Amino acid sequence: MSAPYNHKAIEQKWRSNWAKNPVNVNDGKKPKYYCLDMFPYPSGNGLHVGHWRGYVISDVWSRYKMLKGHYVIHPMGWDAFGLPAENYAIKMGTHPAKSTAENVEKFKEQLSDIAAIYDWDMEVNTTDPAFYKWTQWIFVKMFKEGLAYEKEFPINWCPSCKTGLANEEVVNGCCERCGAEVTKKNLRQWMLKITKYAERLLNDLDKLDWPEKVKKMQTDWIGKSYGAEVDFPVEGRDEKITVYTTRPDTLYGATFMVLAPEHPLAASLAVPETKEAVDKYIYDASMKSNVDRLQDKEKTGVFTGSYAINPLNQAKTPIWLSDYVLADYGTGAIMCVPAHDDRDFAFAKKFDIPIIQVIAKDGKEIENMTEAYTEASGIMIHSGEWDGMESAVLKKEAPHMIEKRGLGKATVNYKLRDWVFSRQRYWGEPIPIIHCPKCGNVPVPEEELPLMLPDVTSYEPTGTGESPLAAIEEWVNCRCPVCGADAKRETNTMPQWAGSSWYFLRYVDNHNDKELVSKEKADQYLPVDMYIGGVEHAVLHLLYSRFYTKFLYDIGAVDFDEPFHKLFNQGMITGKNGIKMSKSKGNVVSPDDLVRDYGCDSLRMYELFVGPPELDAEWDDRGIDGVSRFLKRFWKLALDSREADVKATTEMVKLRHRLIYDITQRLESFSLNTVISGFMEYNNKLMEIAKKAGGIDAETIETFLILMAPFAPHMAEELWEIYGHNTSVFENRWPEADESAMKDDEIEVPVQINGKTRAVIRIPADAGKEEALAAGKEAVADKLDGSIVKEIYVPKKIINIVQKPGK
RNA sequence: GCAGGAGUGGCGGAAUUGGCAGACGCGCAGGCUUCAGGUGCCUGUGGUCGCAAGAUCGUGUGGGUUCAAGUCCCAUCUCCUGCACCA
Repeated sequence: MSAPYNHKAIEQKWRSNWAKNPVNVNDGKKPKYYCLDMFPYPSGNGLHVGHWRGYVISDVWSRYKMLKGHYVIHPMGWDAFGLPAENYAIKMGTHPAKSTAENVEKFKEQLSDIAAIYDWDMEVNTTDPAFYKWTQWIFVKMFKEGLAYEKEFPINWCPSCKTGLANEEVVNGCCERCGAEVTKKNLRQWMLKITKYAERLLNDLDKLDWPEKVKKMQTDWIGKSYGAEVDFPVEGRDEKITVYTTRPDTLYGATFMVLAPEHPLAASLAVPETKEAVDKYIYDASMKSNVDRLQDKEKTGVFTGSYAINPLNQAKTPIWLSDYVLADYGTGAIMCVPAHDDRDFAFAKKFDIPIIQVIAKDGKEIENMTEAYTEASGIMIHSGEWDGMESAVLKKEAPHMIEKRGLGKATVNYKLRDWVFSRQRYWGEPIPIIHCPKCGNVPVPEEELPLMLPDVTSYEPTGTGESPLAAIEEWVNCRCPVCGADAKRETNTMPQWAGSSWYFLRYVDNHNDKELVSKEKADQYLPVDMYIGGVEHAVLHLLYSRFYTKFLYDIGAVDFDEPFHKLFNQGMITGKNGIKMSKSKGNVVSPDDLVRDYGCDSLRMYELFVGPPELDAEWDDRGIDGVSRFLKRFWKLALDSREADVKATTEMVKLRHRLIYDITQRLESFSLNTVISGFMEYNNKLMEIAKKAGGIDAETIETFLILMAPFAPHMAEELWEIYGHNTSVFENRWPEADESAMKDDEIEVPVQINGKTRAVIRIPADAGKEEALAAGKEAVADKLDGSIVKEIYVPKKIINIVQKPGK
């Protein structure tokens, strides 16, 4: 009788063995592989089974790479600054520094249950002054390069979080964090000129082995478009209005013009008769929240009373104001071609503005137009000298023609906006800038960094647009590092993204107080080969990190310009009916009980077995029994086989190599759920053989152990030891399948008649067509009627005999 | 509205990319072990007809290509995700 599998004792034993003798060591000869997890914000709620999934995937991948002969960099750290940490501290009535430290401890404890090969010597914490020194250093560098600048303008403001937000943090007009409706607030802000990198951020996506979905999201977010800026002189005035259009080919069809209510000329275009209505419209628009503005699909607008002159045909074009034109995109003014744009069409219909078709659809002019014809395909009509041209061609050429004639210029536009970088909150990196009345904005000298976040007792947000730091006079008042005059510190802090935009660079050199990361370490270990995490950061963290890396590349701090070579997004683990796990829903499943009852190895495997790693999966506790049973059966098979000590049969050897082949293939294609089912399948087959043979040969069992080691490391180590080895199972190399050993002499081939399987025959694997068909026909002889039309043999796959139907 | 993804047993899911649909697991049913519960082991498990052998239908829906379609093509419905007045 073999000893039952005692997960508790075995897992404890190996946990302490690994602590003494780590399995992932850098001997300086092995090639590196950097496998990174998105580091967590250490929340007070602890880990749930959803967190586990990503960490298990990355650990399995890391251990696999280890067995493939790599030194694996697999670090972990804490994204501990930011709103959630601060809000949590406020709720608990404690200081965020204290609650964060406690939460980190709690998280680390729970994380240890996963038994990942994290190298804790590399640990980083964004709130550690030795870390944020470099977060601030990057900001100073950006300031010196002119990429960080101050600006006052109406920004997105979350009234609940009491802070300004970046565009990326506003989702459907609501705060990404708390869901509150975002309003506008006029505030002095620090901005990062991410738009300067728009083109590179867009182009370099091609270099990345990332999910298409994420690339697409970033492409859309950057939102590049080609078009022209065209100048429309205002009638009777010495001013002109510049519009941006992607369809300069339709210029002859412009029957009106619309300005955003926030356009600088908007109010001044009113004439005495329209002044009241125009002012009211501008005022009303300024009062509308983002959400209202988004939801009101019904067009509103007001005629200013002024006209602009179409520079091409000198047509008098009425100027309107409407909030469907956005002030901060393009020039904040558009020419309107109702015949060829849906929105302009709706507006023209509502306000009874003429519609002029300038592109013939299917060679014809449309009578009684009911919707805009928006495709750039067809011959130009009513377009003066452009008549007869192909619209698609003209669309490309028109910007240059307009530029040549001095009527405007060809331009490129992006949806991407500069990054609103300051937050009016306490728990973040202080922005290292000093406001000097004489010298203006002066960065804190690099040798004085880090600029410490002052320790205070009261840090709650003021809600006024001022940071809580503004109230700390002894901190705010300082001297200008340039001229020595009395000066004041910047009191805003950085957003949570500041630290997470570069943390992955710091792991490999986390104690360096001279550089962000040394050249040697960077060359040796960076960049990241595989990055694993949820898809929710597609246009936030992942875009910001790329921007930061490119900047650091430009100033020579690193010599690569993309941080993450390969990206994998794991799906979310949800509760029943796909509902997101959350404390308030009460559907959070903690891994703690499962680890206690089933063991770490079982839970690791079940996390993968729940479904394809890239898809969301509903958690069902009961499923873990299947994995647990499998592990117990394998355990028993291994122990019984050890005792029986049987010689390998060709059948066992064949299965051994097929196992290697199948598992490796599935692993390489990241089909981790089928890797687990593969283990189960082969275990079932081996048990069947062992029933007859008394056991399985040692080499096959040991091969199984090595393959399973990344998934169930504790059991693999224990059995490896039981099999008489005094080294770790991870000192092995990943086995390779010998395809010649996998082959069958005889194969099973289904025989179909008219596509329906009527028999299955066994034939020699190397049987020729004649031989196979003869055997096939013999097997279904009683069902053949002599009217054979066609005979098909796909080698090793199938036989299909086609006969006339009806008999 | 636009873009992307997905629809397969009671459930999670598999299918070497055009070649026996439902691997693997959960659940369920019957049996063995047990004083009993649990565990463990064995058998069965898409629908319909049949004691059975077997037949027949079957991958959201409708059509098509093919000797052969979950897989390819056309149309259509539903769900999820992202973007959304970006001129």
